[in-house]
Amino acid sequence: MGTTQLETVPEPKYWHLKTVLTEALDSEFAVGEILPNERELAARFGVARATLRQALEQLELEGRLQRRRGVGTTVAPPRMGVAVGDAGHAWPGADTDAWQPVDSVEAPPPQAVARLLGTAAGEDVHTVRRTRRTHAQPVAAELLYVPAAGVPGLAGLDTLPGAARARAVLRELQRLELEGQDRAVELGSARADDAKQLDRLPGAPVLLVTTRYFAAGRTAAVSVATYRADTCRLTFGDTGMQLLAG
Amino acid sequence: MGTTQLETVPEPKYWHLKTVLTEALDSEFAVGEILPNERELAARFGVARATLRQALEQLELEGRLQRRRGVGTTVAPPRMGVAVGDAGHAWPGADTDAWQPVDSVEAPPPQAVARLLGTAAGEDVHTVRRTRRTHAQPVAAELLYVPAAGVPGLAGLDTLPGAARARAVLRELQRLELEGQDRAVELGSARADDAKQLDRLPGAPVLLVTTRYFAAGRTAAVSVATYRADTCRLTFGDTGMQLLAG
DNA sequence: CAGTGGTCTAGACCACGAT
DNA sequence: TCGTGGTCTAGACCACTGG
Repeated sequence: MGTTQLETVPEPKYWHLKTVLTEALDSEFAVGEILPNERELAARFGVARATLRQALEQLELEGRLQRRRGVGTTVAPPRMGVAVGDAGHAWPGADTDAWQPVDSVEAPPPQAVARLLGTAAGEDVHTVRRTRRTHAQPVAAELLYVPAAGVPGLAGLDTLPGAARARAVLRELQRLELEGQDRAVELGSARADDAKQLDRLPGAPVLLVTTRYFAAGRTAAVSVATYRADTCRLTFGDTGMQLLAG
Repeated sequence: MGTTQLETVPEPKYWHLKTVLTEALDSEFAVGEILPNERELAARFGVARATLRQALEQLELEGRLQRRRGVGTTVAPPRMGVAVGDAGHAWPGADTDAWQPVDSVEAPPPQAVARLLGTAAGEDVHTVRRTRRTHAQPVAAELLYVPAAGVPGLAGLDTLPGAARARAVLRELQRLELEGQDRAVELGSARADDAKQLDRLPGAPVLLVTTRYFAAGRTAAVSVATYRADTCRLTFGDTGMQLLAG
């Protein structure tokens, strides 16, 4: 009867919509171009706005679209490759890296971090906040936790302004000999403070990179970096690989 | 007047809901326990079901919940640490790794992969499908692309059954001397076929790990592995780190 | 101010798993 | 067959951005 897929399960509308939109993006739209608004698109495809939004959400998750309240939906450029292991076994704060210290406080870390550091619950550690920008866009927000015990010469910094304190902590860190590090990457959603720094709404999908730095036979620091999942592709590599560059 | 947060923006309901549920999960529920169903929960919190679902979605994204149609919503165990760079510069298919070959075909790869391999568009490459399980759960599905030019002795395999072909390709690969590799990690959504292997719905959030293998001065193979983002934490490391183990 | 995306509602029906 | 989560609708109002 010429039918090919009759008995098969009905594909959800939003899924089919996503496919159609993907093809349209590939062929008919240029990077940065503004799509018609959601109500218009929904009407055009004959679906409810919520259904259309489900498709747009996925496309944004995949880095194909960028939506901004009050502005509109634009076609996103290909994801940026962001080197995560770039200097290979280097302390954070090296001259080569793209991080910028914001401020620093002394406070007890989250429970999970304390466990990694091996510090007692409630024990204060130096907490440095940094942000990372690439191509003038914020790509990551980081909290770097450094137990006071691991870095001498960090007492009496309380009087320094935040950014200066942050730089001081990083400077002290780099005095130690780095013995090794390891990393983990997982999916998360942006906390309110990180979201603000990343120029996204709270709850936006992010890639959480947790790094442990080893020195003097112990965990000298732990970093939790929050990367925008929509715009970033994290690269690890022996060589300076540029996956999908262009 | 004793008010602390009066002028601030009203927090979205689903966000507040997520916070409340997170605390409840931490204190009142055990791993594997079944939550009340969505209609019940929505009623209990006095919100529409869609709003409740928005909160549940985020919690599932963060790996705190697991939802299965026809069954219910359960409290998820902590994410599994899955070693991604574990054997450090080893070909895929080494005895130590947890991958299991499924089948193999000879076909043109996606455009993006062809670009990485440096093959002409439309040119056939060996495509090996593998899956990875940890603790009896499927955690990843992989497509490994190997240009015929890079691995001699792979002609005339067409008659072999799929799994045998897959093993043959892997065996040939390991004959070459591996000169290096690099990786990229990004967020994606599961294609229909991967979703089936991962026991998830299409569109489920996944971590896409793209690996290039270098040998004989060229890219000898490219692997695109699709990890379940809800249950996996990808680990990279010098040491056999077990972030947040337990 | 007008127009955008973000949130929320109160329903309905469907696909799936267990019984 | 029943109960679950998954999809979908047709509205409403809100928060933000820009002119």
